[in-house]
This record gives sequence, C-alpha cells and structure tokens, in this order.
Amino acid sequence: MVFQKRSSSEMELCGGGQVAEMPRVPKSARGKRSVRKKEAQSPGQMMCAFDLLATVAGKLLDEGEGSLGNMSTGAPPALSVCAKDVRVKQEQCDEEMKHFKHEVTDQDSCNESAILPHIVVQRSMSHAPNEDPKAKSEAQDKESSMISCTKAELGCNFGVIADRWSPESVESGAFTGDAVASLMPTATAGFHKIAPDMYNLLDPMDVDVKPPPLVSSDSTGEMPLYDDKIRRSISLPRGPKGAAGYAVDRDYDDDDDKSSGCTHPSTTTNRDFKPNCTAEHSRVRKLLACKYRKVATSRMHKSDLSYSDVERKPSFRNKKMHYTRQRTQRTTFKRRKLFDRHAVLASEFGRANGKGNTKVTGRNSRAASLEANKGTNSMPFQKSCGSNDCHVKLRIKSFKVPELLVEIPESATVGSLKKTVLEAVTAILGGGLRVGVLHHGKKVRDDTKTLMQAGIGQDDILDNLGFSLEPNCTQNPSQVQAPEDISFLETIDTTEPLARIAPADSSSKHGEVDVSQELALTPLAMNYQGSDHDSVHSPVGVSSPDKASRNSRALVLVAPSDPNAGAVVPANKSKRSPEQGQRRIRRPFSVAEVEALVLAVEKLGTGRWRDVKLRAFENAKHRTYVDLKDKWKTLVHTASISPQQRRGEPVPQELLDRVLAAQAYWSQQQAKLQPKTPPLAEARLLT
DNA sequence: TTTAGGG
DNA sequence: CCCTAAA
Repeated sequence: MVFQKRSSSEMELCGGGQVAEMPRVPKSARGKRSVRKKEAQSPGQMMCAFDLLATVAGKLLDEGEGSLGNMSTGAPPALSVCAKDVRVKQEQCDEEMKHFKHEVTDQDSCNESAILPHIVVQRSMSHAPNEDPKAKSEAQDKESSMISCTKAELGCNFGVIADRWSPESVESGAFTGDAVASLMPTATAGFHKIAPDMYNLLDPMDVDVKPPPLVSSDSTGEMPLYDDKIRRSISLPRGPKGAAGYAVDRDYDDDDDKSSGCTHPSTTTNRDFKPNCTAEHSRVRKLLACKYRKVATSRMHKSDLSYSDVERKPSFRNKKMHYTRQRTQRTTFKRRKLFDRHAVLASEFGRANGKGNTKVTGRNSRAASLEANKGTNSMPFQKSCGSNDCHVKLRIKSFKVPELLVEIPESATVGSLKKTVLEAVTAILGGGLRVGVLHHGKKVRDDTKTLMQAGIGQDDILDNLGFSLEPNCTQNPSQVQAPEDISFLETIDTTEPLARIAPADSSSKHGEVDVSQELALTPLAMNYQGSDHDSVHSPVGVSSPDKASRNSRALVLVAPSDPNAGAVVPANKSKRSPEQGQRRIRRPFSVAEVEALVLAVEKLGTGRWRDVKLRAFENAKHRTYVDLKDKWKTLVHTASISPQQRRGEPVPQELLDRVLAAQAYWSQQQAKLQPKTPPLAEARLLT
C-alpha cells in the first residue's frame, strides 16, 4: 500500500519480524524496562510576583522591546525574588507598608525609594555581556533587592515633568513625562486612547538617570535555532545519532529516507501567533474595580507582532480575572479549573502609602526642565510667585503606585508576563486614574485647597510632596476581561515560556495573594544536546535551593542551570506543591519532531509509545510517551482532514502521508495480532 | 509504569 | 494536553 517508498523496506524489517520491536505485545511480555525517572520538573527557584513584576516592568522600561529574547544572551538567567504574602488593604496601608518594609528589609538592601529607573540601571549592569559570573550574581542580587524593594511601587514609576497639573502645561511638558502628565488628566476618559503612551510611562523616564536599554541584543522573538538545528540534523542523511536532533534510527537502509529529508518548507512560521495559543493564557484578576480596556500594545515586544491582535481578543478561555475588591468576588468568571493558575492579580491601585515613594522635584517654572533631568532630586521644590499665579514646576520622578499583584502560570512566557503586567496596569489605567497628592505623607484630599492652603509651598521639601496614582473606582469596571493571552514568544519551540508562576491560587483572597513564581529568563539558551529540545525550560536541571526558602518570601536567586546555556528555569516548588496541577505549557511539535515521530512509529509501530519515546525523543524531556501517542493521534487526524482545516505549523504532506500509511499498516498488524486466535484461525474467520 | 482512549 | 481505567 502506501508504504511503498520509504517504509516498505523498513517495515519489512520491523514488522516482518525479528525486529526486536515486537509489535505491541503486552507489556508484560516485554517486561519492564528501565525505570525512567520522571521528567518531572525538579525544584527550582521561585520568584515572587513582585519581583517578577518589577523585572518585567524593568524590561518594559527598557524599551518594551523584545527584551525577552535578549535575555538569553548575556542576561542573567534569572533573578528571582520571592516575596509572598504581600497583601495590602487600603485600610491597612500603613501596616502593610510596614509589613512590606519588613519583608524588604529582610531581604536586605531596601530603599523604599528605589524606583524603577534605578532598577533599570541595575539591570543593565547586570546584564552586561561578558560579565563574569560572579559579578553577575552580585548584580543579580542587587537587582533582586532593588526589585524587591520596589515592589510596592510595582514598577510603575512614572517620571513626569509637568508644570502644575494642568493640561496645558502637560502639553508643553517635556520628555516622556508628557505622556504621563497627559495621562493624568485624561485617564478617566479612557486609557486606551493613550495606550501607546503607556509605554512612555513605563519607559525609563528618568532620563536623567537612566541608562539605555540594556536590552541589548538581538532578540527577535523568534529563535529558530531550535528548529533549524533539529531539522538540520535530521536532514542529514544519517548522521551519528547523537548528532541528530532526533535519534531516529535509520538503520533500515532504504535510501528512500532521503526523500523524507527536509522537504518541509521552513516552517518557523508563527503559528503561535495565532490567538489560539492557548498555552498560557493568563488571566487577570483585577482586584480593583477598574474598567479594563484593551490597549494597543504597539510597543510591545517587537517580536510579538500579533500581540496586540490577539490581545484584543477577549477570551475567557484561558483568562480569568477576578475583581475582588469590595465588590464581587464572584464576578469571577467561570473558568475551567485548568486555568486556575493563569491569573493575574492586580491589587487595587489605590492606596496611597503614607510613605511617598513618589519623587517629586519641584522647580521653578522657568527652570529648564531638560537639563535638570540629570540632577535627579537635586532641584528643590520651588514656587515662583510672581504674582497671583504662582507657578510651581514639579518634576515627578515617579509615582507611587500601590501594588499590583500578578498571578501567572509558571508556564507563561516572559512575554505573556509582560503582557499580563501590562494588562494589569492597563486595566488600572483604563479604569481611570486619579492622582493623589501626598503632602508630608498625608493625603491631601481637599481638592479645593490651594497649594498654599495645603501648605505646599516653597518651603516644602521635595520629599514632602508626593503623588500617587489611584484607580478611579467610581466606575464599575465590573468585569474586565483579559484578552486572550498570547505567548508571543512562544512562537517557536525554542521559545519557551520564560516565566512560570505558580499561582497559589485559590488561596488568594481579596487583596491577599500568594504567588509563587518561577522565572526563567533565558529562552534562547537551550542547551540541546543531541536531540534535546526541551531543555528549554527544563526544570530539571535546576537545583533546588528553594527548599530552604520554603517560605515564599525568601529571595531566591536563580542560578543558571548552565552558564553557557544561560537558560534558567527556576522552579520553585515550595509554594506550588498544592496546586501541582500546573498545566504544562503547550509546546507544539515542530516538523522535525513530527518527522522523528513518524520515523519511529513507522519502525516501531503504534502502541509502543514508550519505545518511540526512547527511540526518538529520549532527549526531549518534555515529550512523554503519552504526548507522542497523543501527537500521533492528532497527526492521524490531521492527515485525514483537509489542509485548510489544519492548524498550526503545517506539516508536510509527505509526513502526513506517511502517518496514514504507518497507521494503516500498524493497525493491520495489530489486527492480526489482536485476536488471540492464531493467524490461521483468523484467516479462517476472515474467509 | 504503560497503554489506550476519552475529554 | 489532561485524566484515567486497565493492564
């Protein structure tokens, strides 16, 4: 039948007979094979949401550009910090603050005033290429601390320069500050409109202090490496197994194999860009009641072209959001439990902490804002009163942003994390923002007061004045829907989910959330040895320092599993044990893998998945025999439907044909064997 | 632990 | 991919 070509001969070999691989014989017959260690993920480190956020924010700041990819390069694999139990209630702000501080301090360096820009700096440094490991570590440490310290601010520090908070002034505002400034007044109007500016917000506005986008390297979101490599190796006529991406035996000598070579057109296409990437859809729960708006994320990761598109597609499928807050907790959408872990929590934005982290620099209206940037806070707050119109120029270096909790599946990619964070921020902003003014740590509520009346005057010290962003809860953003999330990074196998967070989930209530996370920052660095594709997020290699730090709060620095690899995947089991049910991230089979699978099945037959696994995917830790079996199932299905109906990376028809052929062949073989009745008997029956 | 299938 | 019944 269809086997003619390549298969025939091999089939003969195998099926025919002695081929060791006996066609699906009861396992009992085959006996137990070596015990295989489960590919379970080994423990890793965890990272805390805040840090994550901070990290992400930092990244965003860095440019919002595909930093993800970059990371892989020289980037420190991952820094992870964990802070747990950071919960805040409005009423208890202060307390919380203290609490928070505690935590932070525990970690060590903590300067609450730390602001993103600084972080950014730190990051840059730590990311410096070629940095020696140690230094890097330290840097990371530092970074971690920084981040942790900043968590409260959630990475949303907006540098702003504005002359009074009047629209006009805003317009004239300088720098990125404009964006923010303008945002303020219009926030309520609808954030989406200014969505693009969001990035500005996130950008290192502190022009003065900030360094460049460290995101150096290249990183296209795509990293074909994986595929290419594999494909290449496979295509090799018959390279050493080890070398080959897949250890598919090609012992059978048919040269026909060549035909199978790599006919596949390149297919590093972005199938994953499709909205259907269900893998890690994170959900956003907004604790605060803010209307959520989708925002164009044009500036997102460069690589995630479709990001915005997808993002816009709301989908409950994988997203879940809760808006707790005083209002409903039950607004929770119905969702499959599967997705429980995909969630993002955004705590209410509103809480002005007594501690104003907001940095404000006041200047005389005349002062040139530009040059001042460098000076950081140097500029004293001043009021220039020439007449009634005393203009006060404020340079707001950052806003104090309450806290944002994000809960996202560990399997989520960094990209999705970014997105998630962005969403959270967006949601908040979308709901309308208000600016809170803190004077001497106290919130100035009376809007009618004049600055003078409020005591905000020249004598004020910069530190005495602060601004905070607060959600405009007046509206009921009841349900915010998170857009379907996409892991734009995941376009390729190589691209692995970078970040994983174990949502302590359920346990979270209102403002309180425990989040465990893991963050892997290096997507690229996959050490594939041979055919190991999975290494990417091989949780395996990760040491398990976490245990010690059972307590989520502990800061855990993730060490790169392999310096060279750069890939880091911290896994922190500590916290996520309960919710073990993390759904594995979706890792579509590449054509190369499909081919390997086909090859193996052709030889071994269906029903011997374990062997297939061993044979062709031994190094692919993430492919279990069940996966292979499932894949085969889908392949068979795929092969039987019209090409138009197929989705995902297209599989060469040639392979599909082979799939059908092999399926048919083995089914037949099976049929023959099945009936316990001897062949003869069967024959008779059939006749 | 593997298989085999349904979900 | 997950979940499970069976083997």
